[in-house]
Amino acid sequence: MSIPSLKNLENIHIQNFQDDLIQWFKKSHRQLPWRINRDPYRIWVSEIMLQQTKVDTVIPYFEKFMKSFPTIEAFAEANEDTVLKAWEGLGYYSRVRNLNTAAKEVVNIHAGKVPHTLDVLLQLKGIGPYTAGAILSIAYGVPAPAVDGNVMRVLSRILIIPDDIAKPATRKIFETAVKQLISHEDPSAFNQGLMELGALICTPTSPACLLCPVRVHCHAYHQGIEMQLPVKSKKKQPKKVQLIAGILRNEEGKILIRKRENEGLLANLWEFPNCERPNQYMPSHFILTDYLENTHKIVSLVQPSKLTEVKHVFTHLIWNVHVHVGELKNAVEETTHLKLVSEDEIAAYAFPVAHQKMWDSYIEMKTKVEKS
DNA sequence: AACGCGTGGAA
DNA sequence: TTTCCAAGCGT
Repeated sequence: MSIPSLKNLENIHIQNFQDDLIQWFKKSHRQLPWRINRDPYRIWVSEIMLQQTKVDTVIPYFEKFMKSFPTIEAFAEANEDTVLKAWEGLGYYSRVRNLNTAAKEVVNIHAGKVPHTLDVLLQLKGIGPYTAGAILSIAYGVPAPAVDGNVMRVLSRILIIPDDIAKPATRKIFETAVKQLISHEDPSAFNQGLMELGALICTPTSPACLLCPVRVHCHAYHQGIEMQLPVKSKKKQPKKVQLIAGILRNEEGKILIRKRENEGLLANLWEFPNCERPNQYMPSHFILTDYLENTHKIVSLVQPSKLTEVKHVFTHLIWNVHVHVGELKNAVEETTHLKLVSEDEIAAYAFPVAHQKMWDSYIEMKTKVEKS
């Protein structure tokens, strides 16, 4: 315990802290679909979905996912397009591609049994220190730390840990703390209790200290400085990107879509053809026409009037998309990454939300035209 | 270590 | 409207 930030650990009555936290968790925790049993596969899927994602958002995805893929074997058999469709709208799509890769590995190499040791878990794609600890403690009852944003916020207050939780190195300090504090009788309830406390009571901006089951243990509360913790440095501003996209129809009424690159932003999702706008001085439909000829050998009549303008905000960038409609004038050779599909078939492909917005505008426009 | 990687909702 | 996210991981 040579870590200066953890000097308050010795002032915690560990047994009472564990008892207060676990008793509260068992009495007050939410009924969530991944808490109906300890199936390691279900725990695993839920932990991946919950990465950087709110519980309320995850619940419907988790329910549907488990109906589609009830077992790890069923999920491991599914192809990437299928699992991406199941993830459509959840974001951070590499999560489900990694999960699918890892599930195949567990089925083929580990006889379908989710590993129960730290080193083996950490070798699986998409499982890092947090998720490994969560699976170990929740599914297998192993006293391993599972340090997420909630845990860092809660413990930064209880122990007055001033380190910047935005820094990668800081997580290790909290892991050291949890290793000292964690209950060996019920590691699952302890870890989940810390996270549940962070989600329901010890919230970022207005912690409900008067309702807190462990406030007698909380050093920040006693000093009245809970609002000043945790220390978290700010992230930089997102970069703005101008895009021009085309919803292009051929004479049969089929729509041109393409698959994105297999790495990077929105990897392997489908989209309407688009390009970045190099400058402000040329009309966007000219730029798009040139791009389509050069990139896909497509002759098209792109209407100069914009269908709509779509703004979409990511964590690290902002898209501003000028959306045009157009008519394909030549036959297009379809490939694995370039397809012509009917309007009804669009729904079978996984699209980013930004492109869903474009499609919604197109349908809305079409409906209006048909009415008049 | 720093950055890339999504989304919808709360403050 | 702007800001900050929310049960992180890969590179």
